[in-house]
Formats: sequence, C-alpha cells, structure tokens
Amino acid sequence: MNSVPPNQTSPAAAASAPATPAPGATASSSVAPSASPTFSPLYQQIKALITQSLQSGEWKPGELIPSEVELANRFKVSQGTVRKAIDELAAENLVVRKQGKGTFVSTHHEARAHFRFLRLMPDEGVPHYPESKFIEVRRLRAPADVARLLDLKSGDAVIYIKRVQSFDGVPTIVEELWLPGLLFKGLTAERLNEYKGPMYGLFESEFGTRMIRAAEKIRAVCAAEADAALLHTAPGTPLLCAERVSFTYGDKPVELRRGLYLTERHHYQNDLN
Amino acid sequence: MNSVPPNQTSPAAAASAPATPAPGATASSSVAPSASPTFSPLYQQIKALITQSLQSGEWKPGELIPSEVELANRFKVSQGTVRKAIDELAAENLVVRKQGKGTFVSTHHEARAHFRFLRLMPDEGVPHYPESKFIEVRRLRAPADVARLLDLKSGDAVIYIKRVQSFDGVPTIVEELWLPGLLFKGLTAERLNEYKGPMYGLFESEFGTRMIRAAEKIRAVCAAEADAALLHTAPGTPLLCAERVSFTYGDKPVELRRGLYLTERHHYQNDLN
DNA sequence: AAGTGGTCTAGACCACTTT
DNA sequence: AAGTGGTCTAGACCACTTC
Repeated sequence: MNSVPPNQTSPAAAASAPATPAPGATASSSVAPSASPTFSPLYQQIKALITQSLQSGEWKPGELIPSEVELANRFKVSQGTVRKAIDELAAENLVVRKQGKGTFVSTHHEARAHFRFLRLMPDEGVPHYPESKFIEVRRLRAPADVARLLDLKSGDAVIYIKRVQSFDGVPTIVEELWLPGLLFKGLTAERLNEYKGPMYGLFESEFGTRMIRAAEKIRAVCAAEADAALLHTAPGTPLLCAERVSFTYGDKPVELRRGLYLTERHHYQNDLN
Repeated sequence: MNSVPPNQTSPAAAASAPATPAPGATASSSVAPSASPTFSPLYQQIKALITQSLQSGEWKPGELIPSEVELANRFKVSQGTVRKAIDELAAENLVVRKQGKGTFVSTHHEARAHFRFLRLMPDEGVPHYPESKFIEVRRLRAPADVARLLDLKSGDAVIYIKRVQSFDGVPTIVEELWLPGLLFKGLTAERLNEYKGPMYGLFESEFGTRMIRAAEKIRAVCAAEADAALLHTAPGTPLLCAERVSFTYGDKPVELRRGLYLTERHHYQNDLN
C-alpha cells in the first residue's frame, strides 16, 4: 500500500534483490534524489508520508508511532533519513521523542501543551489554566470577514461560542470563537461545560481536528460596556485584543478566535529567539 | 590554544599517531563521551567552543566562519559532529548557512533581521522599517526596577533614551530604553541621529554588543497626556505596552525597553508554532 | 537482555557558488 | 575545477526504559 515515497526516483523502486541495496559508490543510482524538475530531498518525502499517517489518524494523538528502524524498513531508506524527518516533525511539535520509549504523537491533553497557545501569564505566581464559563453557543451563517479567514463561503454554517475565562475566580478573558460547522457538528454548550481543560483537547478527541499552528494579531482596545461587565471592570478599561487563526494539517484554517484580555494582573508573554 | 574540547575524555587527547583515529569498534575508547558525572555530548561541547569564538569576536558579525571540514580538523572530530553543532547555532540565529558559500555570523545589518524583534506590522501593505526621532538621551542612575532587570546595582550608571518612531510620517511608537552605562560609553544623541536603521545594528558595530534573544511582556494601557501628544492622538487612547529585556551571549541582559504602540493601523504579529 | 532514541564516525555523492 | 554546505548511507556504541 505505501512503503515507497510517491515521488521521482523512488527508493528501492523495483525492490527485487533481497540483499543490501549496494552501499557506497552505487548508492546514488538506486536511491539518491534524481535531477527531476521539482526536486525534494528524500527525508522531506519521508516526512510528508509520516505527516499523512498522522493526518489520516493511522497513529492517534498520544499514541506511539513505529520505531525509527521499523519506519526505515517500511520506507526502504536508512535510519538516518527517517531520523532527520522525525527531527523536523518534533521541531514542529507534531511528535514528541522520548529516549528509551519511542516517538509519540503530540496531544493537547498534556500540561506541556496547555500554554503553547495561551500566552497570558500572571504577573506573579505560577501559571495555571483558567476556568471557563460559556455565555453563548449557537450556529449561525458566517459573516464575510469570518468566512474569509476560515476559507469558507460567506453564509456557510459556523458554530459561534462566547465564553469568559477566570484565574482564581477573577474574570480575565472574554473570548469569541468561530468554527466551521461541517467539522464541528454536534458541538453543544453541554459538551463544552462537561469538558475540563483547553478546548483544543476536546476538538482533538471528539472531533478529530488537531490544531498544530496559529497566527495572532494583537491590538489594544477599550472595553465596551458588555465586555466590561463580563470582566467586572469599568467601560473604557484598556484591553489586549488577540485575533487568532488556528490551522490543522495542510495549513487549513479551522478556528477563528477573538480574545479580550484584562492585563492588570496578567501579561502576554512572548519570547523572541 | 584551542583545538580540543575542554571536557572529559577529550577527542584525540594524546594525538600522537598520525593516521586515522581507528574507526569502528575502537572508536568509542578514543572518542565517545565518558561516563563522567556532568555528561554533555561532543557536539554540544563543539557548539560551546564555536559560541566562544563568536562571543570573543574572533569571527565578527557578517563574516565567514571556517568551513565545516576545517572546524572538524581543528577540533579533531568528524564533520558530522561539527555539522550538528552548527545546525543548532543556525536554529538559534547565531549563524546563517549559505549553500556553496559557507556559514556566516549573523548580523543586525540585514533586512532579514530588522523584523526579528520589531513585530509591529501594518494592517495593510508591505512592512518597512520606521524612522526614528530622538527626544531625549542622557545618563542617569538606575532606578531599582531597571537595575533588577538589567542585573545591575541600584544607582549604577545607565543610559536613558526616549524616541518616537514613525511609519510613513505617522508617529506610531514611543519608546524608552535603558542600557548599562559601562557597555555603552560614548553613546550620544548625535551618533543615534546619524545612524539609520535599527539601533541593534549600531550596538553591534559600534559597541560590540550583539543582542541574540529577547523576552517581551505585553499589556494594554491608556495613553497618558505626554505620550498621547507625541503620538498625535487623544489622551486615553488604548496603547500596546511592550516591555522587552534583550540578552547577549551568556544570557546576559543588556537592554530594557518599554514601547507604547499605537495599534489603529498596525498590529503586533505573533506566530505560535 | 532487548528495544528505543541519541551520539559519533567515515565516506560517498549532490547542489550551489566561485575561481 | 575546487570548495562549501546538503543529503544519504551503514555501522558502532551510548543512555534510557521495559521486560
């Protein structure tokens, strides 16, 4: 079914001879990337194949993926090539390596992952995950701007969610979300209320959609009356406004968020490397 | 002088025999990391040595560093080990690899680098670097909070700078900086006014201090009267407040900035990977 | 002891740049 | 043609985990 890269001079194309595929000088003729127009290195092809298996759900979040040796055999490449492919996947947080145990598919069900997308930290004390209170959950037709950012057609069904998040009982974030209706059928206020922890965990487990990347645009705004009331603060209070588009495999946008952050006892933390 | 890692079973310690250092089975006895208490892999030691040369100015920003083969010979390790060390340095933006040409020391004198620390982007149109107008440049004694963040003693000499930055003539950023007086002797308003482009370029060329990393804390605030006037806006206008501490080699803090960003036609861009 | 990822080596060849 | 980084292989051994 698989076992060979889809591209160009596929490694061990015929695969008739059982022995080692001729090392050293002749290796290039059987395995090296060809001079075809759209060249990509072998390890990138392997990386793409592994990503496909992640996307298709062949290996699910939290699960162990096959060992490097096994993947090398499957794809008929050297362990080093598989290694380089997995190195990049690990750098992109798609998988996590654990020495002596194996390589695991990343999951949002870990303390590690909880602060990858939420960068609001307390000015003092240790960070911990806030509690959610859902204000509104309903289906609606996508406005033009939402549709554009989610790569939908204007008027397509989307699920709209509004919630308030509190740290130690202090309301600090008021957040609106828009999700493609097709992908999140059956997402109700009840299920959201039952679920503890980041919504991304629920999206991953219950809807098979894993967020792997996001882009945020941040501004300062003044609190409108309604938002001020939800945050127990005065209208006009300055708030951080973070608009986030999250992407799943294949750079497909699958979530739009607009969060308003009260930054009196918290700050948005960002490290520039 | 150099040529050997400072640690443990140094590779090719004695280095008497001229021939290849015994490949294969016996390689471990002459080269592999020992079982000493504070173990670190060879490539990390090589990385540290290269970093020292960067820090000491042996290879200056923009210059070519020795080739992988040459470094491998110098350190008596394989090219692959040097390669892995440089891979990490490249990932940290300390060096830049260019196929066919060599590996270069990173510099702030490139368009590439200009937006690594300045994340304010126009809502529409292509990003370009803003113009500076300096309001104030003087020496003063470090207040307690500044001293703490810069790892100085309260009362130590610091250079204080205040400026306004404009995009297409529109004042958008008002920024205050504090720099350790010892490192930036002779930094005057004149030299700042002469210099075009990011201050980090000047710091690097004229004062030998290269910023390699920064940590920002971001909040929303209301414009005070003085700042509002500088930004040609009304007092009370919501502004993004970014407090940044920048670090040079050895995680030494060498700059504190507090920037106020007008986010009416611009936004702070952040990608979460 | 066996299996996994992590390190290290040596050598080949490729792609790109410069001479 | 020569030099540089980039890819690929094959094999050895180390560190860690599990049985």
